[in-house]
Amino acid sequence: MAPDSPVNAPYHHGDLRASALQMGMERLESQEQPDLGLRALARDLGVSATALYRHFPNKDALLDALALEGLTRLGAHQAAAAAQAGGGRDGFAEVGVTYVKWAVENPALLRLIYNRVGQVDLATDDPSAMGEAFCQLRAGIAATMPDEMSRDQRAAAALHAWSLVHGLAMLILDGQVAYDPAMVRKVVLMTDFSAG
Amino acid sequence: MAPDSPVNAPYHHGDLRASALQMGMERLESQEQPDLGLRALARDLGVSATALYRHFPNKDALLDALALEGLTRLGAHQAAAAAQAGGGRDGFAEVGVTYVKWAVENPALLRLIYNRVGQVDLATDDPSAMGEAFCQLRAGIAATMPDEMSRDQRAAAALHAWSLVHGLAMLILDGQVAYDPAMVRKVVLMTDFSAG
DNA sequence: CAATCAATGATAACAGTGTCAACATAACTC
DNA sequence: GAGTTATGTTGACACTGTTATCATTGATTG
Repeated sequence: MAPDSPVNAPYHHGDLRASALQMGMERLESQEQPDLGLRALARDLGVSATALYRHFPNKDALLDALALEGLTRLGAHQAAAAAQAGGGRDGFAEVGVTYVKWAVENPALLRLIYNRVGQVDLATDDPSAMGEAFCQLRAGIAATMPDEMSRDQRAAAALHAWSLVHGLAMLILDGQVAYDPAMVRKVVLMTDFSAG
Repeated sequence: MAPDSPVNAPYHHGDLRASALQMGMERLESQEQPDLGLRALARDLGVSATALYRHFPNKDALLDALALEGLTRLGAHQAAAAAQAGGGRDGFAEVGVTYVKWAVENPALLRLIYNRVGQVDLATDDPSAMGEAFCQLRAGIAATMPDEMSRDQRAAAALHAWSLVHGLAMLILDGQVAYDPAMVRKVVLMTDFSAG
């Protein structure tokens, strides 16, 4: 009974890597500026300051793992939204509103995702994980584009859509504009894919 | 001659505040991830580690001053672009392309600007400086909007434009998409302000 | 089952940071 | 010239990421 109580805590944690990632994810979900320091995490996990180095080569690796998990969630969220929403302008607007809403509900996680992906060193880091996850997100965005487009037009339209919702999300997260779903929808609908 | 040579350096620096800001700005301009630590700056300025505390209450104050300077430059840059570019869709596209180009040429500075403005505590910090600078940027953006719009439409259109170029700039800075001026123009031109 | 070995954790230490208190020096003012 | 203010220095504290070394556990193997 109580095999991991403070008095007779086992020397080995069980699954420290998973616990650290879970705690980090909980902080990313519940705090706007979460403290993801290795020492702080280890302390709150009841483990020594350097124990996490058995599971992550350095702090950036931990952050990358968290960012990858967040990106996977975002991609799944967007894929589900794209599948549920119908085609046409309304469907596209729905998917865009979904992106901004997710960003508002997960501000620290979205920031971490984009901060991390920008500085992956393709030489040392594993380019497949993060890269593939982003490709999936891009594919989800491109899936909502109208069919009657050339490939160049589709690429430009997808980039337009991504830039629009991402920029709007960032402005909201940075406090430049208040979050208003109706406003978001209005702004997203100002896109004209027939122009090109 | 040579009153501030290393051998007989004066006890007082002259204008340490301005020198620190200048060095910080030089790093923001020349490096993608500049080291703006107080100790590092002081060291390279040939001054003790805590000397900067006579000119800034803390590190955030230094960063805020740099961000404000950057925002002022960006605002002036955009205002000039808006004044030079003609009206209509082409003029609007030109201003948008200008924003993205400035971001690509000043990545660290743009990041600092938006990172800092998001966490100004309106209770303690001076809300007028940064806030006014951003209002000017917004005004510059709104100035390129067509005239035949209602006020709500203008607000939505300005937000759309800002989100679009800012998001596109961020995606480029984060390495998600390569910088291509022609592509930027194409993407910006996909906006239809007559929809509403 | 016992001995070895790899995986995991703990301790101590180093370099670096932001920040404060106490002290020193220069510049300015009356 | 004396006193006050502004500015710079030293020393310290509490952090942080990181590494090297040592300790303990669980697994593997003879």
